[in-house]
Amino acid sequence: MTSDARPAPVKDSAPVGFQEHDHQTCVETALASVEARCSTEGLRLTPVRRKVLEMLLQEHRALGAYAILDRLRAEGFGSQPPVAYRALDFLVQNGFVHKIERLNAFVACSHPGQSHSPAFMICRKCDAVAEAQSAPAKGVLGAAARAAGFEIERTVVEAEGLCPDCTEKA
Amino acid sequence: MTSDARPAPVKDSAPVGFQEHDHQTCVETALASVEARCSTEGLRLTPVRRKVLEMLLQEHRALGAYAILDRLRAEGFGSQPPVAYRALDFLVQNGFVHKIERLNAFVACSHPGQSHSPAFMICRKCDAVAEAQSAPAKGVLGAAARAAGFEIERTVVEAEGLCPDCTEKA
DNA sequence: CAATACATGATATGAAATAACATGACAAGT
DNA sequence: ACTTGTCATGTTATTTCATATCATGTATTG
Repeated sequence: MTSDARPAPVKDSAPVGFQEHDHQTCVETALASVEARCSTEGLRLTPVRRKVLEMLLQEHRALGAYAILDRLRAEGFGSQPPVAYRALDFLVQNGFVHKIERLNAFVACSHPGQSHSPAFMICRKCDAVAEAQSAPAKGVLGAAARAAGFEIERTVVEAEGLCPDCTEKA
Repeated sequence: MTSDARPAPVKDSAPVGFQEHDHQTCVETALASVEARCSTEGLRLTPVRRKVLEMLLQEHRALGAYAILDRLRAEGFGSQPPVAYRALDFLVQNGFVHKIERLNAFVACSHPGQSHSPAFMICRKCDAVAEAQSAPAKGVLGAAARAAGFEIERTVVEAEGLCPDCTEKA
C-alpha cells in the first residue's frame, strides 16, 4: 500500500486559495523564488530538498512525510524516514514549507519570500489547504499574552471547515 | 520507561494562565461543573472518563495519550491505547478537554461550561499550557475565509513561546 | 591537500493513533 | 423474563508519524 492520505480528488489544476489557476507557472515562480533566496542566503537547495519542495508545490495540498517518502523512493532517493524529515526540516526552518499540525502533514508555502505568520484553511473533506495571513498576536490573544506575561514566539492558526467546492457538492 | 513527555518541573501548585492558585479547589470546582453538565445533558461520565479528566485537571498541563495510559494502568484500568483514546474522545467532543495539536497532547479545559473557541499559550521550555479565548473568525482570517468561500467550522490557535517563569530564569 | 562543516544513507526504535473484533452492562420494548 | 439495541470497555494487531544514532560521503575554506 502506498501512503497517500485519502482517495483525494485528483484534479489537474489544484486550488490555491481554492481557486483554479495556471499551476505550472505557479510552481515555476515559487521554485524560482526559493532558489533566489537560497543563493542570496547561502542555503543549499540540494537534490532531495529540491525534489521535496517540487512535490509539495506540484500537489498543492498537504502531504504526510511518508507519502513524500514514497515519492522519493520512486525517484531513486533514499527511502528511510530521516531522509524525508531532514529535507522537510530544512524547508520548514527556512519558511519554504509549512507544517499543518492538525494533519501532521506539510504544504509548500504560497507566499515564499514574504516574511509572514501564516494561517491555514483546511477542508475536512478533500484536504485542500489554503494559506492566508494572520496576525494573532494583535488581537485578543496578544492581549491575553501580555496580561499573562507570556512571550509569543510563533503561532499556529488553522481553520478547519469546508472549501467552496465541497460546500457546493453538499 | 514511562512515557511522561519531559523531565517537567513538578511543582505542587501548577500554573493556570501561569499563575499560582488554590489547585485543590480549582480541580474540585471544575470537576463539579463537568458533573453538572453531564447530568443535565445525559452524558455518562464513567469511571475511566472521570479518571482521565481528574488526571488532566490535577496536572494542569498537557499530557500525551500514553502518559495518561500509564496512569490508567497504575490505577487498574485497561492499559491499551484505545482505552485512553476513547475516554479522550468523549472528553474532547464535549469540550471538557482540549487537544493541543502542536504537542499531540491533551489538557483539561479551564473554562468548562462556557462555550468557547479556545486559544492556547504553550511554553516551549516547561510545557505549561494556558488557555485563553480567541475569535479568529472575526479577524483577518475570517475575512480571508469569506473571500475564499471557505466555511470555518472550528479553529486551532496555539501560540508557542516562553511563560513568565521561564522568561525570568533566562 | 587537510580540516571541518554539512549532507546523506542505513538501522533501529520510540511514540501517536486507529482498525477490527469480542465482551459486558444496562435500558426499552414485547 | 427475554430479547434486542445501544453504548462502553477490553484486547490484539497494525498503521502512521517521528527521532536517535552511527557510518559515510561531499563540499568548502583555510
